[in-house]
Amino acid sequence: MDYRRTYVRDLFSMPPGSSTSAYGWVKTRRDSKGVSFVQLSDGSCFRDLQVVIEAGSIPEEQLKLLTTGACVRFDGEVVASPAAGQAVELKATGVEVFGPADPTHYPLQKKGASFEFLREIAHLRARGNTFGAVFRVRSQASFAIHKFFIDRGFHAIHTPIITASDCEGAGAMFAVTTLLETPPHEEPEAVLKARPYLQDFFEKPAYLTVSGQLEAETLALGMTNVYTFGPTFRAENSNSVRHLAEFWMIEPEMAFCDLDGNMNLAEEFLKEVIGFLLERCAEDLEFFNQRIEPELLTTLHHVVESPFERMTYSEAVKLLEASGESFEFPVSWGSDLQSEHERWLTEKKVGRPVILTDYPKEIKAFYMRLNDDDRTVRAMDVLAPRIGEIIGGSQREERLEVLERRIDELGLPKEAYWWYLDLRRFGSAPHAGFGLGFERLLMYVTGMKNIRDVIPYHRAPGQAEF
RNA sequence: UGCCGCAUAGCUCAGUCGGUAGAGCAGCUGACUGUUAAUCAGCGGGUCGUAGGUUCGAGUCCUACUGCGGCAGCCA
Repeated sequence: MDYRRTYVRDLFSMPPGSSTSAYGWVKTRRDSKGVSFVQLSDGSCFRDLQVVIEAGSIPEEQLKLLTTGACVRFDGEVVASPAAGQAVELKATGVEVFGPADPTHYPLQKKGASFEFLREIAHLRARGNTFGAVFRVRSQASFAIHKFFIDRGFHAIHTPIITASDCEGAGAMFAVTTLLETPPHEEPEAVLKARPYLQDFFEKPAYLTVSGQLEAETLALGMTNVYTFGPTFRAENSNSVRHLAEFWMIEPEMAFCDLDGNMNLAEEFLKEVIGFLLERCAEDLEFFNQRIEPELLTTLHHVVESPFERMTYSEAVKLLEASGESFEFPVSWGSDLQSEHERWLTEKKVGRPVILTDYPKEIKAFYMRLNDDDRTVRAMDVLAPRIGEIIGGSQREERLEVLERRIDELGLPKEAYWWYLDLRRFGSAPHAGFGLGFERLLMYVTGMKNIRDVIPYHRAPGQAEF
C-alpha cells in the first residue's frame, strides 16, 4: 500500500475496462435479489463511487460486513454504468474488509443527522457529505490564501504563539505557566499565590497570543510586505455562532501603505480567494448551495464581480439614522455599531460587502492612526452579508509622539511597548494591515451557520473534547 | 456573562385537556435481477436528562440542577 494509488476521485475518469482497486468507507449498501450496491467514499472528492457486487462475486460473509462505516478495499473493473446517477461504476471481483463497523453501535447512518449531534461525534463526522466538503474547502482555502500573498511578493512569517507581553489588547488571554506542574490536589491557587512569577518558566506572566499584529509590524518595517497565518486564542467567555477560543487568523502587514491600499488588498484578497474556491471546489460548493444556503453561489459570484461599497463610519451612522428602521439599540455617533446595524447596512442597504472606515478613536485600538480631526482613526471593518464583520484592520500610527500620547491617554504601560515604540523611533514608515478570521471566511464561503462546524475540533467555553 | 428555548427509542421527531408511550428512518428476519436517502412484509427496541414537589394519578404542571442550542455582548 502506498499513497500513490488510485483514489475514488481518479476512478471517474478511467476508461471502462480498467482493472483497479478502490479504498474507502462504506456509506450505504442496497441489496436486491441478485446484486448489491455499495456507495464508497474516501474523501478525495465529493462524489461517492458506486460499487456493484453481483451475487456470488464475493463471499456471503464478506458481503454482510459491508455496512455503513465499514472500511474496505474493492478490487474490480471500471465499467460504464447502465443506470442513471453515475457515468461509471466499479464492478467488484474481490473485497478486503480492513475494519468492520457494527451497525447496531455505529452512530452514523445514511440519513442525515443534526449538526449538534455530529459535533458530539466530531471524530466520525468527516465521513459524511457535509463535513468532508467543509474540510476539503478549508484545505483549498488555506492554500489559496498562501498563494494570494506569495504571488504578490509577501513573506510568510511566524509570530510567537506564546507571548510574554500583556499589551496586545485584543481581549482576555489564556495564561501559560509551569507553576501548575504540581499535582492538582496541592491546590494550584495557593501555589500561584505563594510563588511569584519570577519562579515561572518565563520569569514573567505569559499568555497565548491574541494577535500577531504587533510582531508582524516589526517584520513589515524591514521586509515591507509580510503576513501571518496561524492559531490565535481568546479566553473570552463568549458563546456565539461566530466565536471560538482557538481559531486561525490571517494578518497581512504592509509598509508604505495607507488605508486605501489596505482596503484594496482586503477586497482583492476576498475576491481572489473566493474566485479560486469557486473554480477548485465547484462540486463541494454546489452541495452547500443545494443543501446549506440556497443563495450561496449567487452571493459568492456577486462578491467576486462587484466592487465593495466604501463609506466612513460617520456616513454609515447618517444612513442608519435616516433608515426609518426600529433598531433594538439606538444609533448615535460615537458608539459602536451593533450586529443589527451592520446587518442592515450590508444586507438591506447595500446588498454586498461594505467597508466602513474612520471610526471614533474611543472605540478602536490605540495603534490606529489618528486623523487630523483628532476624533477619528484610520480604521476599517469589512462587513459581509450573512456573517457581519469578517475583516478588521487599520493604518497604523507611525508618529512616535502621537502614539505615545495615545498610550498615555489610555493608561497603557508604555514601558512594555518599548520595542513597538522603537519602530517609530528608528526608520518609521507609513504602514497598514488587517486581521481576518479564517473560520469566518469559511462560514462565508460554505454557508455554514455555526463557526464550530468549519473547524475539525472546536474550542469554546466548556468545549475541549477530542 | 445576560435573556430565551429545548431535553421522549440508535437518529429525527409527534405525544391534544394530567389518565402508565407513538411514527419515520436505522437495526434484525424475509421478499424482490440494476438500485440511487431503493422498495415491500414482519420483528425487537423506552427508568420520557437528574433530583424534588403538586396530584388519586405526571412525558405533560411547579422548583432546582445538569447538558445542549439560539440571540445579545465581546470580536476575527
